[in-house]
Amino acid sequence: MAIHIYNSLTNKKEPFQPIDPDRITMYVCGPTVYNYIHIGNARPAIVFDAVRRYLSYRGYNVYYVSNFTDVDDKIIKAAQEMNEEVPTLANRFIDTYLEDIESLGVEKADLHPRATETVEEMVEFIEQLIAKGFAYESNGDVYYRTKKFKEYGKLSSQSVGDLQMGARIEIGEQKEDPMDFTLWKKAKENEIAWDSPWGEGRPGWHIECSAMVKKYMGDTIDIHAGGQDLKFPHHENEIAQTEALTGKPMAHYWMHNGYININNEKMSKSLGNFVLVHDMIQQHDPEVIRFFMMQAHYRNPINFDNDLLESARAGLERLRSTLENVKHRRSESVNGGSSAGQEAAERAKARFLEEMDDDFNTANAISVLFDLAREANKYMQQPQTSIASLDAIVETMTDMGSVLGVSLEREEVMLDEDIEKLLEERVAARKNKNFARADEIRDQLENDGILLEDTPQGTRWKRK
RNA sequence: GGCGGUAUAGCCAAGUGGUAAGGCACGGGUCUGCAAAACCCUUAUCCCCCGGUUCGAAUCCGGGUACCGCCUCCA
Repeated sequence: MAIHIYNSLTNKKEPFQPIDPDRITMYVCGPTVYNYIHIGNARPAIVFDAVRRYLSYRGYNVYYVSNFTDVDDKIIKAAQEMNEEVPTLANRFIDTYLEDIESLGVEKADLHPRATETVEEMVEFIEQLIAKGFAYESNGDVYYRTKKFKEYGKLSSQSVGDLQMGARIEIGEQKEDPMDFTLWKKAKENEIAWDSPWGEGRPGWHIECSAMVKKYMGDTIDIHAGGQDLKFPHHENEIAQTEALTGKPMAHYWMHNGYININNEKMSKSLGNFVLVHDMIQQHDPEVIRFFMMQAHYRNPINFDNDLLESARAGLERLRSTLENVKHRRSESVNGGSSAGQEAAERAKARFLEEMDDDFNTANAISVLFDLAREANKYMQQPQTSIASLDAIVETMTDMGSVLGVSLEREEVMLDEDIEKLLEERVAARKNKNFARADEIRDQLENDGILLEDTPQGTRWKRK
């Protein structure tokens, strides 16, 4: 089966047909950098990172671009409040953004263009829109003439007439129509600004993505992705700008991830009910956070709370523990022998591909991982295990984990000498059937956060 | 008001026509010196409600209810 992607433009799952099979172009709308990101902001970074990893795993060469909006009203406001220059503030939060998503297992994009590096292209873009009659200057501002673009609203399946009810004209704006949106914004005094044919000013939010995609990726790209809340107006406006200019579709597939809720309400900066990634990773293993997200389908909303994370942690722990046991068992295994483990691994891999091909169903992909873990554990109850089978299981589990961006390896932790000694003492005590002492040591180690497991292959330990 | 989404076990969550995945938690059992881990069994005669189509529906159609989101900055 070919990869199928749910396309927000058509509201259907469609077979994925790349423009150039040797180079997939994928653009994900990045953050406006004026603050630390919250976990909701991290969701698109994570889920589309998984999409990217899967496409690569399937043999595609993916050119992945994600922008930074490093100038806009919110940044200017934040910079004023903190008595900082706009670029200084933006740079600072670009750095923290990159750190935060890296900790969540997100690989860097091939390119992270910044709006302020693309102003020249934006100005040209706007000039051409004016020349084509899709934009007009008004008192130093430039607006997009929404009514002129006949397909306006096709992404969010809204008609211009319906949208009009909610549209507003801000004080000081002189739009022909309330639905028109800003392409170029005249600078106020002492504001960061660039020269343009319409005087000093700065670009509107929507034009940057259109200009950057065109500059770095071309007129039409394969996949354009972002959060659900960008569908309207942001992506709708991008389509209007780009397609009015080029006459070609901006992207073949539009993907939108669902929200993260807190107590069933959308997490957002304006509601104030957000959890910063920066804070969250102090309390939770970032891999657990990612694993938790991967257990839901990317288009569905997910609720966030500590109990749910704890449940995800327990599940991930089970997978890690299985993998570690399989590896450990290798030293006591034989060449040849039963290939049951190998067969289980092959079946799992086939199912994994099937699930991921179906619009990146990571929730089902993880269930495959759990099924394989069960089969692996069962297999290991056999008195004799084959090296080839164990290796196949390890490789398959590790690969599937890395496509999801979740490492199933347990961190290597060194034990200090005292603990080593206690372990040795306990082995001796058990040999001599001095179980009282053995249990005493076990309890003591548990207090130090070390859990012991006595297996037929010897005593094992792990961190709590 | 317009547009869109969601409703599946105690909790989380897949599943779009063929008779309910997976995880967490709970209970019983096996294994163990005892544990832990693991495995086995059990846990939704049923998928928000009411009609309809069909040999057959959680899945399709009609109607209703509830919750959420977008229509204004927002991942």
